[in-house]
Amino acid sequence: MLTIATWNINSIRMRLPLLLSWLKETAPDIVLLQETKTSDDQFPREAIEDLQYNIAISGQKSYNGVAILSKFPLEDVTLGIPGFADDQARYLEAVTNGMRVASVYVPNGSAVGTDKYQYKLTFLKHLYAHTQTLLTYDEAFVLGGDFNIAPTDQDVYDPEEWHEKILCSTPEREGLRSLVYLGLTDALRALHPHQKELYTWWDYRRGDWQNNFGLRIDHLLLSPQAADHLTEAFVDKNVRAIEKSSDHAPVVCGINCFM
DNA sequence: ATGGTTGCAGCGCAA
Repeated sequence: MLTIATWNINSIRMRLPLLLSWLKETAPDIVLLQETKTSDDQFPREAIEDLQYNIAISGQKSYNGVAILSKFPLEDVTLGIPGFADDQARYLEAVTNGMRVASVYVPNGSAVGTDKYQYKLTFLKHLYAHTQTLLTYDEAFVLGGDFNIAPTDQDVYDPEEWHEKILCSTPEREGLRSLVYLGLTDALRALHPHQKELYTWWDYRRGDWQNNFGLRIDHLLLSPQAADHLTEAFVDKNVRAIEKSSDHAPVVCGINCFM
């Protein structure tokens, strides 16, 4: 079985010791990282390569930044969404072990109605168009990352408080839903359709982690060829519980080998 | 409480 994880790590340099111990302990085959928050020359390559991972990165100073770690060679690495001129490092795609994977960090959007919100919707439109192209390849493909969107009220600890707020507004949800309706499977929800309190992000403020005030905004979206072999999916809350962790927990899925 | 915390860069901004 192949395990694939996505994790908004909130600074790869700040989180390096935690990442290394997590990699040693859980040994995922492929890891999609977001918010590495560093330029490529500052990326801690060696420490991760020492654990037998190949690395592809699209970094940026201070903000954003995505990476792919894989136990297998990384081929056909693509930086950015093809056809979308974006000066922010938010999308990275590669082929590894015969499977296409992409790490995406969808813009947060700040607040509904702002310029950043518009940029979020534009980004989603381009992600939709590119995903549409990828699905014509009829191959195993995993699009994972921090989408900064809670798909439904089921994915929010207090839907009334979050009603039409950023991460939960109808246009954002429609953007994500249209993407999924191209034919992708939301791995975590597909295997746990009724599970309550299935969250991936807890705000650092107000003691939200301690109160389990979370939202499910990180997703692993699988093409049909990948979804057919999906065996498990879970949120790794253990690592979120550790002191000085990221505000996001990893989402992990298992895919039966089919090559 | 338009608050709270964190990371980066270098004390304001993004999340």
